[in-house]
Amino acid sequence: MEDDKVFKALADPTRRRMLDQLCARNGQTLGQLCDGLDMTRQSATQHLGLLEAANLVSTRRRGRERLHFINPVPLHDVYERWVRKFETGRLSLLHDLKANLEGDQT
Amino acid sequence: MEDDKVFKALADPTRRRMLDQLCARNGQTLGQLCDGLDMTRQSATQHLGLLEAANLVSTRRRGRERLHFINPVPLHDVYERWVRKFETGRLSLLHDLKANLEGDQT
DNA sequence: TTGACATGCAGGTAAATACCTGCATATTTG
DNA sequence: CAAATATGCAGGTATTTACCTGCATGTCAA
Repeated sequence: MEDDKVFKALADPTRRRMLDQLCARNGQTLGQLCDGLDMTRQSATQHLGLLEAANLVSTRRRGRERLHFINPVPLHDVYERWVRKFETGRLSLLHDLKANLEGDQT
Repeated sequence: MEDDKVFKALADPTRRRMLDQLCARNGQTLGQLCDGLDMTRQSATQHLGLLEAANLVSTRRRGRERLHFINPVPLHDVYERWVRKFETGRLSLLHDLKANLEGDQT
């Protein structure tokens, strides 16, 4: 998995709103996602392309429509690789901080 | 908390490496963080400024040095607000997908 | 086929940003 | 104080990117 694409895809508030919309109702078309986003269809297409490149969204054609589905796997991977890593290190980090502060009492 | 700053701070691989370095050893100075990053000190300062603005890193002065400490809280908040949200929605998402695929057998 | 609809695709612009050089400031040490 | 060290700060440039307009393609219904 490419962490970088996932993080960069999540870096834009518009794309996070798109994921929100798909979370509320999965399988929406491009036009449905555009309504309520206050931007042109072309711009939304570009954002969806980044989300798809990051594997956060997958698509499927139904006739002349393009349906979009959210994929929670990369988000979970981000959690596994990043959040939990810092969580487990949290206690030791606080310990380091405390030690450093105490060591400063010169 | 400002989600946007956290996501944008995490969007750059250099900043993620910086967090990695701080996770390996907390409380490093600017110069220490620069060694092994293959960039100028000024550039690293800029990255650390973004990490600090996102509250992912806090700093403290010790004489002429500036010590950097990682803060795992915003990462955990990101998990709470984003990852778990999609995790809990995962089953229903799969259900929607299945229903949509089945509904397509026209 | 024709008209309406949904999307694909090719650029073009303005803003954000990642990187740098150069110089100023503050701290330690002799 | 003077030299060395650690950092702060002011720009300058090239790349990325978020947004747009305009037009082409593909699909459905009459």
